[in-house]
Amino acid sequence: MASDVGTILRDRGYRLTSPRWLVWSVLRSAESHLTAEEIATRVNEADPSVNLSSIYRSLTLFEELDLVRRSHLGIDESARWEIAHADDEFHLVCGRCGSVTHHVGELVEEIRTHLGAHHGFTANSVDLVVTGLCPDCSAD
Amino acid sequence: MASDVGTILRDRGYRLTSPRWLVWSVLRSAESHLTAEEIATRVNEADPSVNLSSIYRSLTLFEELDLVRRSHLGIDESARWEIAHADDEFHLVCGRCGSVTHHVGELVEEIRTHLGAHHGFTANSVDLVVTGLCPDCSAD
DNA sequence: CTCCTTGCAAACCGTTTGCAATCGA
DNA sequence: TCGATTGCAAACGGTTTGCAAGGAG
Repeated sequence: MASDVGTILRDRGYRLTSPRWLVWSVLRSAESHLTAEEIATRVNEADPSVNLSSIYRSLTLFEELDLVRRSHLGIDESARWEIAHADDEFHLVCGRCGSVTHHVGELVEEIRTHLGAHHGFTANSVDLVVTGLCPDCSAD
Repeated sequence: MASDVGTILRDRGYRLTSPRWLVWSVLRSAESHLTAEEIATRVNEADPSVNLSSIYRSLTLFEELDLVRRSHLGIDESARWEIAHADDEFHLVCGRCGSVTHHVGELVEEIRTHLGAHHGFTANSVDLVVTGLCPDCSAD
């Protein structure tokens, strides 16, 4: 696994603090995309003194360092966070059971190519959120 | 042009009111996606007495009736609205000049097909927002 | 004449910020 | 030590809501 957060932070002139470490480990062990509120709940199980605003500040910093990624999945209005993946990815949101899966793969690459070829557009970030029916839910 | 809003509204048991009509005509003549605030500004040029909350209520109603579509283009946090297009569409946001273009075409269809074939996912809404460089800005 | 719809003002809620105290390097 | 970082509480900004007055059908 890429070098640890502590090293990354210090290399860039930031400090590894308890709130930052806790936010990071919650994200590392998260099974899916979490809202700031959900992250706060889990962080506070380990240390109730960590404030929500520090969670936000940690997330913002991690986002700037490209360590985490923020997405708006349209489930509700609040942002959701996850460890940044080296590859592009996209999200499939099931409108029935609410499951959210993310995938990496050729699709985003195909989109990129298509945009360049057909629209002369140089894609930087490709944000693809699809709602529909997951395999389980469409099986009836 | 599909039947007029008045008819659509009345057919579904709603009334055509001045705020609704004004919001509708602003969207009809909009050159791009507008925020609620921008819509309010234009509506208020025609009738300063229309309240922002009525704009929101009109937009929400129109969205339920599938007359308009809401998107979060990531430019800022506020939602942007546009007349619903029968076809799927996607958005290209230029990270440099800030231009936003929307396109319909094969791309979304390809995505749909890909998701069905590779992920067993039945796509309902495909929300694709791409940021990058538009042809003009990437030409140097 | 109904009761749907509006304007108004206040509530909401996720997120950000100013500030003094704290703590990592 | 000393400035980066935190907790706290208040501000913020887009959006929603309760309510009495107003207007469409």
